[in-house]
Amino acid sequence: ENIFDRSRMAPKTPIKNEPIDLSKQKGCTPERNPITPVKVIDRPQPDPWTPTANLKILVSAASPDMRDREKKKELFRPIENSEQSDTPDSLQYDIVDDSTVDEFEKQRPSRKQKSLGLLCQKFLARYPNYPLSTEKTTISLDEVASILGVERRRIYDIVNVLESLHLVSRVAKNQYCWHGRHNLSQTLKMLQEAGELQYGELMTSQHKEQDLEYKFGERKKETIPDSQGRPLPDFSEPDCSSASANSRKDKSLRIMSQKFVMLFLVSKTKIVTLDIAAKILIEETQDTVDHSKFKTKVRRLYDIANVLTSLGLIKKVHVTEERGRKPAFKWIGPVEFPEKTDELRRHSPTSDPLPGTQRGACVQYQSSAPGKQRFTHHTSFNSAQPCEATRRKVSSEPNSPHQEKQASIVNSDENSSKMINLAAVCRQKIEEDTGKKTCDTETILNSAKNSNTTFPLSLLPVPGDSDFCVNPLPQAVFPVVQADVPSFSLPVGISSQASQPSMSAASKTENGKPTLVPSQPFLCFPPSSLFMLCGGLQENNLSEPLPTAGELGNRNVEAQAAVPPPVCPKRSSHKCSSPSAPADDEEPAAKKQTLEHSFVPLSLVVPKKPSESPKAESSPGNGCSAAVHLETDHLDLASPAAPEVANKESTKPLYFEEQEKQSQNKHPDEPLPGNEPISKENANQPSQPQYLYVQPTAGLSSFNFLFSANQAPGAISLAANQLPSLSVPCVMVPSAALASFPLVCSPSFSSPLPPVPDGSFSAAASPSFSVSSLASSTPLFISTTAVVTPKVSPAPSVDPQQPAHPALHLSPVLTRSCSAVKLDSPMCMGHPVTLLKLQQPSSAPLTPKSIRPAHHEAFFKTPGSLGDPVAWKKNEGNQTRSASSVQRRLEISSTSPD
DNA sequence: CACTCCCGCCAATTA
DNA sequence: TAATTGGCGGGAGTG
Repeated sequence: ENIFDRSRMAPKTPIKNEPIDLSKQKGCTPERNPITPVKVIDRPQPDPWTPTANLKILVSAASPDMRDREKKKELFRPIENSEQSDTPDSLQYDIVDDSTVDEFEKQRPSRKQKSLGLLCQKFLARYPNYPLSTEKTTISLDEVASILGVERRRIYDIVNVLESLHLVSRVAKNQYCWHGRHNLSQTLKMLQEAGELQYGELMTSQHKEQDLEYKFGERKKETIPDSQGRPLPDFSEPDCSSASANSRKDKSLRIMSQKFVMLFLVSKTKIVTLDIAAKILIEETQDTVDHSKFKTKVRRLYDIANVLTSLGLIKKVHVTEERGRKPAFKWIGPVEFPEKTDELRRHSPTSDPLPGTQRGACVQYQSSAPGKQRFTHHTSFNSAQPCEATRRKVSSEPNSPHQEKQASIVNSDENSSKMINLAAVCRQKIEEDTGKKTCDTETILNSAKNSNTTFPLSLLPVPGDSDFCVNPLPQAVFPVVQADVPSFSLPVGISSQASQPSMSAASKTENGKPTLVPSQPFLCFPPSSLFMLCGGLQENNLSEPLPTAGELGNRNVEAQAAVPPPVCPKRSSHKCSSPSAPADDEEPAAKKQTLEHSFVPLSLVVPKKPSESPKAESSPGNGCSAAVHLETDHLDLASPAAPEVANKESTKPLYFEEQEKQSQNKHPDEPLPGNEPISKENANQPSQPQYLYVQPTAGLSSFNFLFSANQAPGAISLAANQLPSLSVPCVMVPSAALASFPLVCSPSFSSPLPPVPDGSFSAAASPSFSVSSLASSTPLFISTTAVVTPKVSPAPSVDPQQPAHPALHLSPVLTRSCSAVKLDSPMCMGHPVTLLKLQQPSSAPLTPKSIRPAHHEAFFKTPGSLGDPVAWKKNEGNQTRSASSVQRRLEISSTSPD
């Protein structure tokens, strides 16, 4: 038989077989046996003890690994690719028979499946975005490579980029330490600073907010950088000491990655084309543009871009220029970082001892630097940061209050995790539905379009909740919005969390509960609790009432009473936090609002300020969208501040509309101008309508909204009335305050901690709430900024992010699980972010209010929500606190438009 | 054909 | 010297 087979097979098999073997075995094994008589003989022998037996054993031992890998690969496949492959193969198989089978199988894994981006996602999915300070996870390259089923070489590509952003650090040979995104904002900040030095004129010149001519066309800015091509040494500057560092290879991936990021951070438009980047990065070589070199550089940039994309920091777009469209990438990560993070950290109670391992790691990281070239470089950058982050956490722990918070958090964890999962699921679905396209390139020119599309990445199938959270995908949010209300709510919240780019982790740690949310947008309210949002908190408001701490405390208590400890469980918090994108947060908030709208029976929308804009007028009747417009309008109007803004503002409505039309597809980023203005407005505008959100006592999913436009007493009174009826504690949040919202949510925890210890948030927030409390007609202002920042001073106009509200939308359950607050700040400095969000949120809330059951459709569509998200995103960048934040925003906006 | 970027050779570094 | 890292560019996959 064998002989026959051979004769038959032989011709075919030899070639085929080999390949087959590699790939898989079905037919192969049988064939082979026949093929080599010798082998056959051998095989039998092994069984009896022979030398070969040992080999055999070894082989078998080894083989399992191989098998495992393949299995794992396959496992992944289904998730990612799934479908098609199987059937076709099988068919082919049958038909083709032995001859070609192997090829088919091999072919299956499409190139995409093997992409570095996907691989990176898998990689990131394995680690929490915001790992607890205590847990230090070490990464074994070999292990990961085998698990992911790729060669180690690929892992290096990923790790090198991650290392450049300090998401990981090399501890030892084959060992990396996972830091997560806690320090990401700092790292980005550093890079930005470094980038400004190097590439810098762009940024510096810009400051004006409005200046933007964000016409898409001009990218001069980029060109400018090109000219510069200066030598990198500067950037390396951070490393300073490590002399050796520069020398060898350090150049490449790591450095390249940092430079690449710098370009984004420095760029107004936040868009960098590959060729420009390549030219800039070639640096020294500038003169000789060596085509081949250029080509190689571009290849590397793709590698880096894939990883950054997986991190949710950039997305692919297309820039159309004179000649045509060029591939480019747009920065979608946090634009501004919290400047003062350090200060905040310092504030945090203690520094403390690090857990050995972690500390050790940190230490090594730093200390090692000198010795190791690489490290030195990196360390120089942010050397201390990681450690600091850990400290915070640690420090926080010691504090009794914190501990309490944590405990509460823990409880909530389950819920949060569930929510997260749900969100993840939703996202996935959405993504699937809407588009796998997500990653696809978008043309920048089509500003609107650009905004939403994006990442599927964040969605990672799932695995760990935390993972999801981790992935910040602002974009994801939009899709969510599209989704039906109910489903949305969860997803939204989740998305929001995920989205937030900035890491609030530190803040989280500081404030026990708040920490939960910090990064996240979510707020969890007790079902019964009422929420009052004051739409435009303006400086006026701030000036008026900053609530005293005591007041706040009172309020907080109430709020707390109403809400069970919303705090997210640690993990949840992490998760939430992990998705740091601020913009995202905003979006979610918007979504939430939309959801709320649908629910809200009670919601009253009172646009007190008659916005001049016709839309506002018309809107009342209309669904959410209308409401949104109104808000926006109001904002615009309100914002006294900038005439300039006014122009932009005018644009805003447009954005919203567009967004609505496009339905969430667009990314917030594009619309920056609009967003910015809004944010500005919010900040500036004192007048903005205040909103009240009232959850029905039953409160499950539904939230009720009450708006009082601005501070209108009437509105307030209403809220008060409702509250009593509800018997639920109310929270008033200035629109601006919204940003702080998350904090607001915290009220629940606040009760325990009226005085905010660490987190500026908690303190600020609590007060704000208290003030807002129904009792006084006066709305509270908690300046979001104030909230965020440790600084008590009320942030004047900071727009609160309403994202928190969105969280609220989540439904009581969710709310419980997490009181998410958006704190964008914590990590980033947090405060600033809130502002932008606030506006949007305000708008969002409005819509809901306006909306009535009938209007649900509007809700769904409500572009407002969409718009909001977008705006948020735009705003996101500006997380800075009030005034300064505003300015920043403006700046940012200007940049973004570009 | 252009864009992406996977793959893996092989040199530089490290242990 | 062996192993680990990682630069680099050919060339394949995709649209």
